[in-house]
Amino acid sequence: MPTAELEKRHLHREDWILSALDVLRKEGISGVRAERLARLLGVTKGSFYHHFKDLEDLQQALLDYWMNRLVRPIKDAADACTGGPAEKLITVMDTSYDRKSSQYDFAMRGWALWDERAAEAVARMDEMRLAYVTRQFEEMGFTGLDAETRARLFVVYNVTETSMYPIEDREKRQEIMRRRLEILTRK
Amino acid sequence: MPTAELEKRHLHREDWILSALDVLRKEGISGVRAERLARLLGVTKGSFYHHFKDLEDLQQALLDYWMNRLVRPIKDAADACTGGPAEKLITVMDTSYDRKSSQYDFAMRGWALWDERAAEAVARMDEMRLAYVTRQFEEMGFTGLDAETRARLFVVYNVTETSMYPIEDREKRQEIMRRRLEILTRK
DNA sequence: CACCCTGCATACGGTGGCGTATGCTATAAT
DNA sequence: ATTATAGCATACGCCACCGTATGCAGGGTG
Repeated sequence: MPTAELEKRHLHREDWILSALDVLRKEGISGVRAERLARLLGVTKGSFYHHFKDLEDLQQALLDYWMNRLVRPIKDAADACTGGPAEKLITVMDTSYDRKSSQYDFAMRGWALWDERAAEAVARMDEMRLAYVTRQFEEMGFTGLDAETRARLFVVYNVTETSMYPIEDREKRQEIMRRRLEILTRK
Repeated sequence: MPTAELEKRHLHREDWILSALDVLRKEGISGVRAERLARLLGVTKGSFYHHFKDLEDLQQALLDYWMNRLVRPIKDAADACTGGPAEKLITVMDTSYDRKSSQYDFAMRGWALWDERAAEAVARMDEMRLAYVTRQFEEMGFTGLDAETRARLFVVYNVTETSMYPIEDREKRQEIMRRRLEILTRK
């Protein structure tokens, strides 16, 4: 087997999930179909139905992967940060952008428009993010509705940033990021 | 014809567009199909192809309607407002919410993930909104990147508000709205 | 070496949507 | 009254996709 290193011999569930996530990010959930993914992976759909019971099975796997492997790690990375609340929020902004987090978010929200399971997953992640960010603002001395309002502004921006206003220039992006936090933490 | 007042005798292009917009808002563009809309309107698709050349024809009509009848009027309403920049921004927030503006926005963005024409329409509206809001902040004394950053935060929130954090309680919503503007206009 | 299980191919019937062609009907115009 | 037109129905061929059934090759294990 001379090409053993070059060509992937076998696919596993995760290969399908990753491929599906990419399609989801670029085209929305309507592009995530069994035969479509099979074409992209260079196999036939017989393989798909070997790894997944049906489309719903894949979709649930997508939601789980998004929640546990894409959204939660952002919070975990912030928690692992040794600095104070401001540094944690900067970490959130940084990791969100790098992971194209908002592109997944938009696709998930579009999906959640008509799918109950997706809507619940999105709602859970939104709650988690809002609660976490609100806590950071509270630790900075803001209270009640004031902290919550600042947190909303912060979260909403991260969730939409890449999709709405993708800023190529890294310098300008960092500059805007710092100003953003500065504006939101002004007493 | 005794039921002349009760049952709609004939449909026109706009009836189809309005129905399509409703489906778009609730389910995304993937639900906007000829036969689907025909069922909703109680006719067959023969009617659809009488009013529209094809699906692309309807989609372009949707984009035009969204831009000219749903997005621009928000800016126009703000411009018609007699107050200063702050009052104009409050008007923007109010009308955005009432018109479920962000629900259309999310659907459009999901569509724009894979459709060039939708992407261009969304980009044009985003540019318009950002430029308009930035100008209001500039009139309030903010300059350059500072005004732009505040404008971004403002616009992003309005675009996602209804979909991400729909607040039923009108009192709390108004309260958050005022706080939001207050935070964003703090020197 | 025989066996089994994994990964995938092939083939099938069914559904739903697209766009076209054609025909019917009621109203409006002349 | 005749004709035209707007609005809609019906029927057709085509394609993409779903989910199932079944077969087959090859590496791993006994």
